[in-house]
Amino acid sequence: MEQAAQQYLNTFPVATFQKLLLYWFERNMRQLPWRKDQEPYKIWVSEVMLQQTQVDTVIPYYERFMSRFPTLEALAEAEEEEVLKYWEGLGYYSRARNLHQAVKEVKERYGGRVPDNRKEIASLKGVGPYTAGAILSIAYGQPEPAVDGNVLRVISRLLHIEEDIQKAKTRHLFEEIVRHLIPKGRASYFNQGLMELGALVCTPKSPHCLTCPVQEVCRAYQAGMQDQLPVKGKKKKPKTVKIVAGVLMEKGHVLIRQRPDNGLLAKLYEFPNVQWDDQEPDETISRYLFDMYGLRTATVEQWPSVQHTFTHLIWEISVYRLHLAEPLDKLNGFVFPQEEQPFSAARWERIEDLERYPFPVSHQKIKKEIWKRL
DNA sequence: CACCCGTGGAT
DNA sequence: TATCCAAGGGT
Repeated sequence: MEQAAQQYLNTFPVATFQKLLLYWFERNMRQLPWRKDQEPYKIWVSEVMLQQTQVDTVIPYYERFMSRFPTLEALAEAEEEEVLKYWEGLGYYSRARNLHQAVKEVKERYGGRVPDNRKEIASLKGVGPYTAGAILSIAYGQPEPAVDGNVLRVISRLLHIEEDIQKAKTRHLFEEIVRHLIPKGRASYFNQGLMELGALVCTPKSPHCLTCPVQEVCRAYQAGMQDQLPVKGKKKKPKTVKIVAGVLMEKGHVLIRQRPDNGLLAKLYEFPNVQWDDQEPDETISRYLFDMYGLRTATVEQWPSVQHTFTHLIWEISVYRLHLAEPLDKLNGFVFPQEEQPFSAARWERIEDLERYPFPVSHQKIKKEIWKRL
């Protein structure tokens, strides 16, 4: 790997590239909320939020999150459910749970100080090779590579590398290359500059080569190959799953439940639902509620269906407003599932209090239908 | 290594 | 409309 990295850098004008990139970044860097200082906790939170998520999407979430959890200690002392509430809508919710767990570990094991070496910081939940490098270089100024999707694209064009950037081995190659590119004492700005260039200039489609600050040293541009790079495999199409959800409303209360601890949308709340296939959806949800919770229900009306697309999955959710066939005395308690079920107890919650719970976007859409009908 | 894990913006 | 894909990590 070391040899391969050297091969690509042989005859490459490293010093010129460093100078051009740093010069450009210092004059074109965006003013972002997490660039006001270099506090490791703030850099950490921003980097986790930015995983697979665009800057413009992150900014309002970051502001709200930092105003509620301004310090590492504040986050460590919070309840997980509240952390999830502040993450509601951002997606990839394991990021929030892992960050919360990791922050608690830093508080206990490291006295609240974020580790400044790759071994310890990379051992934290949710901190992989990229995030470790980002924190080490941006917060601590260490000459560590931080190779994200931008860097893979920029470097593949800059050095005309035709390796498939989706392969793990390629990421290792690029990390070695970046190690040799980092200017002494400038790791923070250099790494951020690489990413900023990828975000603003060296974009995935139709890169802005004519105004690119490193055009004169870019091998892809010299070869007219910028539109063919980076080389990347194709994605699979998401599969459609038919879901039926039941909105069980009685006397200002609605039945909700928490999803299992692991897997899709873990620990978020939802309206009772189940996959359907052969049977009619309204019959399916009615039978499911009886089998699962012993509740006898009747369909009141069908509400607008909800479609929600994940990266690898499409939910087509049929929604039914239901009534209890046998009214219950108290609606403030829990409804326990039959044994051997991954779900915790469902609960009757007051409609006004639904806002206290973190819902995935798919079920927020259903929640909005409830508001409309009050 | 392959697959899973969300959501919204851009083209 | 369809597809890509964005400051990735866990298993």
